[in-house]
This record gives sequence, C-alpha cells and structure tokens, in this order.
Amino acid sequence: MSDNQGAMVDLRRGPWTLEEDSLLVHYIALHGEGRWNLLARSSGLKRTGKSCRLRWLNYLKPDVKRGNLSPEEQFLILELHSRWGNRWSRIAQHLPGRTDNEIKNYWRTRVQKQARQMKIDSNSSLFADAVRCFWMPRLLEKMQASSYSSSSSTTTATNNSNTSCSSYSMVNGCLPLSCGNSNEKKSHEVVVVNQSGSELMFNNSLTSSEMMNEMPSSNSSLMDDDELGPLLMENSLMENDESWAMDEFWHARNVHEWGGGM
DNA sequence: AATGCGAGCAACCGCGTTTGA
DNA sequence: TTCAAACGCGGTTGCTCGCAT
Repeated sequence: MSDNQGAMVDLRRGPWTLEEDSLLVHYIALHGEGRWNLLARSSGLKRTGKSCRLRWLNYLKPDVKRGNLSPEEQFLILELHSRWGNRWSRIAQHLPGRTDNEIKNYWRTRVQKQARQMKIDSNSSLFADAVRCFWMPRLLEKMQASSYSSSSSTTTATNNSNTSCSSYSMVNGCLPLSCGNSNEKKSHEVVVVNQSGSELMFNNSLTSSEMMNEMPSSNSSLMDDDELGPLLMENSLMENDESWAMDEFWHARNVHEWGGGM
C-alpha cells in the first residue's frame, strides 16, 4: 500500500490548473526535483506525489520538447522499439526532450493504428518487417529531404560531403523504396549524427531481392547502445504524414509470399 | 445546429524495484 | 537484514477536440 495516499483527504485528480502548475514550478525552483511525496505535502498542492512527478516530467520540466515528432525521432523510435520492445523509458533516453509517455502515445496512436489498418498484429514479425522495409525508408527519405533543404546552412546530420541519396539504405536488410539518385549506387549506409557529434552508421548492402529472400527478424541492430543518441538534425520537416506506401507493402507481400494471409 | 464518433494526449493505476532507516 | 516508503515504468483510462453526418 505504498503510495496510495488517495485514502486520505480530498486529493485532486484530473487535469492540472494553471495555479497548480505554477505552484509546482515554484516549489521545484526552490527545492529541486525529487522527494515527490514530501513535495506534494509541502507545496500546498492537493495532489499525490506521483501526480506531481508525472506533471513535472511530462509537461512542466523546461527541457520537455513539445510538438510533432520529427522524422528522425520517429525513425529512432521505430528502430529502438524493434530492439527493445515497449521499453518506453529506455527509448526516451535517446530522444532528448521527449518523454516515455509521449513515445508510448505515439506508438499506440500512430504505429498501432497502421497495424490495425493493415489488419496485422502490431507485435507480429510481419508488421515489424513492414515497418523496417516500408516505413523507415520513408522516414529516411524525409530526413534526407530535410537535410538537403537545409544543407548549406546549419544541418548537422547526414550531409557529409560524400553523403548522397544513394548512400542511404535500410537497417537489417531493407532498402529504401526509392532513393533519388539513380546514377550511382555506392555503399548502402545511413549516417546520422548523434549529440556528441559521432556518426551512427546503419549499413547494409543487400539488394532488394536479397532483402525479400531474407526478410529481417525484428531483432539485432548495427547500433551499439553507446552510439545511440539524440539525432541532431535541425530544420526537420514534420508533417503528420504517416503514409508509408501501403500499396507497395502489399504488393511486395503478395509477390514474395512472405507472411500469412490476412 | 446538434449529435456521434474517433484520434490524440494527459493523467491515473498497479506493480516491481530501489532506497534508506 | 528487513521492511516500509518512495520512486519509476508500462498499461490503461478518460477527457477534449475536430470532423463527419
């Protein structure tokens, strides 16, 4: 019966008011974070310590980033979720300013929605494959487009002098569906830059047919934990365009007969 | 204009883990 | 070492808002 102070007097629930937010922010400014139950008792807030903690971490904390997730962030979420599953907090550690709650909500509202629309179990390997082979390449294209659009100025990612469209490919055997430059095809790798400035390399050089013959399992990654970090692409474009080539996915699925029937 | 419905998100709950007395 | 309190995580709920009818 640890933190169930709800047994006690009139604790407030539901949405926070401006006054409550202000109280919480003031208290933390004076006393710092932590000791949430003490905070709840001492601050004058009629909330549980848990509620205060959640409100602070998910909403009031100054470095909480709000707004749509960039393609880079979405890409990271998909990649990390494929490795770690629903370890939201762990995933959130690699997306600065994003909370586990936000990432969890993203997964449930966007990713699982896609799975529902495709009538695939979002936990199935089939869906994981679809994500890797059709969604993630789309995000890469977006990332790339945004880095190009801002290439000459402040971009901090992917645009090494030798990084052209053709240098991109997918993780775990999945190639992008289309990749701009058709005149050449170099090594297939995705380079993104983490916060410390080091490059993260997603490397693979399978052909599309090889890919289809060897659909990836949704584990393993070429990234090490240490290498994972916030993607620093600025100027990222973000529209809520989750269109990720359903037609192409179904076509590929039918042609290659991978996966069960609907 | 009113109503219904679904998507998105903030907040709550239960439980396992950590901390410290 | 033990145990209660606090913390943190992941799942779930429920509210709000926008859109369709």
